[in-house]
Amino acid sequence: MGTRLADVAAHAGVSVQTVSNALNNPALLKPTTLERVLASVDALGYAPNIQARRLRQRTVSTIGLRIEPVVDNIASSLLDRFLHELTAQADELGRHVLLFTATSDEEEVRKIRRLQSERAADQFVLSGTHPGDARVDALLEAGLPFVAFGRPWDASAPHAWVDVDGAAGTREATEALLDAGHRRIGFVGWPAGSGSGDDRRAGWADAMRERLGIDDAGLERLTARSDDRVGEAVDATAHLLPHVDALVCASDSLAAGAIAAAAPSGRRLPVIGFDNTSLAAGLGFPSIDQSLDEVARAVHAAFADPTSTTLVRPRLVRRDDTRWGIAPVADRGSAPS
Amino acid sequence: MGTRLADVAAHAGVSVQTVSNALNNPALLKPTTLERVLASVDALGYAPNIQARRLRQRTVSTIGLRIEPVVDNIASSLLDRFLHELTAQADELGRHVLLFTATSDEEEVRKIRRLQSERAADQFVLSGTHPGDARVDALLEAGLPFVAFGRPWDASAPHAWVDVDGAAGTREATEALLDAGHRRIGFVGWPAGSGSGDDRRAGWADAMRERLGIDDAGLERLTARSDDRVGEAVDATAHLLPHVDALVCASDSLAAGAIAAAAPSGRRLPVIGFDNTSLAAGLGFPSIDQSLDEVARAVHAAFADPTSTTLVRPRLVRRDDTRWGIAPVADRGSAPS
DNA sequence: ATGCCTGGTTGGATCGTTCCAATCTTGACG
DNA sequence: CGTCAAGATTGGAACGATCCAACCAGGCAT
Repeated sequence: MGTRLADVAAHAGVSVQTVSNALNNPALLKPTTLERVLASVDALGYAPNIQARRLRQRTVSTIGLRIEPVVDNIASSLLDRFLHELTAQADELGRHVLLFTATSDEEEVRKIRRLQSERAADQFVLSGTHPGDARVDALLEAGLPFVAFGRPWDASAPHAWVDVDGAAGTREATEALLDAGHRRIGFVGWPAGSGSGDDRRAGWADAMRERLGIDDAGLERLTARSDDRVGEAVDATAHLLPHVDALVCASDSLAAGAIAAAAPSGRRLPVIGFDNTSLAAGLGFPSIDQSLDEVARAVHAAFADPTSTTLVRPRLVRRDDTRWGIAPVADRGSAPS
Repeated sequence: MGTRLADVAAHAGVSVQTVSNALNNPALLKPTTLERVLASVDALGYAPNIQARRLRQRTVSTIGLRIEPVVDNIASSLLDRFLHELTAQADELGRHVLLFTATSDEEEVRKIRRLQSERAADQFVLSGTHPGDARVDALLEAGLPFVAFGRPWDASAPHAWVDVDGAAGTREATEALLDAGHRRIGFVGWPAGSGSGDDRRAGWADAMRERLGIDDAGLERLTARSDDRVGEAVDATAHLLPHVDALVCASDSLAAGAIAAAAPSGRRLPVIGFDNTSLAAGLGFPSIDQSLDEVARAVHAAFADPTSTTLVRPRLVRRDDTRWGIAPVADRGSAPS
C-alpha cells in the first residue's frame, strides 16, 4: 500500500535513485545490486505511485476516448468493441484509457481541450470522422495529439489515421456470392453522401462491374437506400426483392430489415451484413467484420508515429444458419439457374 | 497549456494559496478578491494539473472497471450500457473511469490490487457477481473499496451493492400479459442455479401462482431452459410452443430463439425478452429494461456510503412491431378466448 | 605517482498542487 | 484607545517520483 521508493531504498541499502534506476533503467546497475534491489522491491510489494511519476515526467500516457450517450441503437456496439480492443492492448503497453461523454462534436472538442490542459489525458482518439468533420481541424490547430479512427475526409492538413477498407469488405462479400453462383446481387445502403456508406457501396459496385459488366444505371436499379434502422429498411428493400437473388448490405440493421422483408415469402435469400454486430450473431446471418483488433493495434502504433496512416482490411464472417430463410453464402442450391 | 497556479497568483496579485482557495473553497475569500482571482483564472485559461492535486491529496477519485475481452456474444452489451451511464455521471461528479481487461476473476483481483497500489484507481466496481464469487471476499479481505453490481450471493461480510430486481421485472411482464388476456404464459430461462436466472423465473412464477393459482408442477411444465444462445433456445422452446399463448424470457437471446422457433407456424405469439438489448430493438419485440441509469446513479452514491444497498426496479419497454409474427403485449386480438 | 576516463551510485532540486500553521486585517467592544 | 476574536491572506512543507549534475572507485595510460 503505502510503500515508497524510499522504503525500498532503505531495505536494500541503496539510494532512492538507484531503486528508480533498477525499475526504469536496469542496465545502469551492477548486476549484483540490481538483483538485491529487485528482491527488496517484491519483498515489500512495492508499486510506483503513478501520479507522482506523471507529475514529474509531465506526461500521463493516457488515451482519451469519447463514448456516445446511450441510445437505443445498434451502431454503438461497434465503438464498444473497438474500446475493448483498445483497452486490452493499452494494458500491455502501459497506457491507460480514459472515457468521457459528449453529445456533440463541439462539446467533444471542448472536453478534449480541458482534459489536455488539466493533464488528465495526453492522447486522443477521434472516432467516426465524417465529411465536414470540424473536430479534426480544431485539434490540428490546437496542436493536440490525436489519431482518427476514420479516414480524413476533408482535413486541411495531414494527420495520423486508421480506417477500415469498407470497399474491400463489400467486394469480398460480393465475390463470395458471385462465386456461389448468384448473379442478381443487390445492395442495400444508406442515403448517398455519408462517406463510409459510399465507400461500402463502391466495393460492391466495382465487383459487379468487373465480373458482370453491369453499367451504372443497372447498378442503381439493384440498389436500395434507407436510414440505418431495421424498420425503415424493411420498407426500403421491399421493391428490390423481386429483382435480386442475394443482397449485400451496408450494415447489419439494414440486413436485418432485408431479411424481415423477405421472410414472409419463404424464399431462401442470402443476405450479408456489415459490422458483425450482435444482431448478425443473433439472427445468424453472415456479416463483414471490421477487424477491430487490427484497428486498435494500428491506433496504438500511430501514437508513436504521428505520420502513420493505415487502411485495415475487414473480413467476411460466414454463418450457415438457415433460420429466417437466410441462406448461407455458399449455398448453391438457393442460386437460381 | 502550461499555466500554473503561480501564474494566476502573479496575475491577480495574490498568493498561490489564495488562488487555490478561490477554486476549492471560495467561501474563505473576500468577495472582491474572489472576483478578481476568478477573472485572472479565466483570463489565463487556467485548469489545475490534476496529477499534482492527486499526488498531494492522496486520492485519485477514479473508478476502476473491468471489461470483458471481446467475444461474439450479446450479453456484453449490457455491461457496455452500464459503462456509458457510469461514465456520463462520473463526468459530472468529477470522477474518472479507468478501464482494464481481465480474462478470469483471479486476474481481475490481481489487477485491482495493482491499480490500487500504484494509485491508478481508488474505487472499483465488481460487475456480474454470482454465487460462489471469490472476488468479493478477496476485496473485502484486502480492504479495497468497491461496489458490486449484483447482489451478494454468499459474501462473508456486508458490503455496498446495487442490483436489478429481476423478479419485479418478469412479474411486471407477466402481469402485462395476464392483463391482456393471456393465460398460458410460458417462461424460457437458463439452467437452474445461476442466481439472476432463478430470480427472473421467480417473478414470473409468483405472478402465475397468485393470479392463476398454478402449482409448482404446472409451472415447471410451462418452463423451458436453455443456455444463452439463440440457436439453442430455438430447440429448447420447440416442445413448449404448443402449450403456451405467450412467453416471458430471461434474456433477449432466448426471446429471439423462441421467436425463431415460432415463426414457421405463422402464429402471432407475444414474446417478452430481458435486458432490452439491440437484439430486441432490432427484431422489435418488447423487453425488460434494466434502468442502467439508475444503477449507475446508485453505484456512484454507494461510493460515498459504503453501507448502501440498492435494488433497482426494471421497466417493461413495449414495442408494437408485428414483424416475425411477434404480437404486441397489449394485443387482445391475439389472445385466445 | 598524477591525471583521466568510465561504470556505478548518490544528493538535491523539481514537477504543481494542497495541507497546515502562522501572520496580518479589520471591526467590535469595553 | 487598547484588546481580542473572527475574517482574510500568506509562507513553507509536504505528496513521491524522476531529472540532472556531481561524486566516487578503480583501471589504464602517462
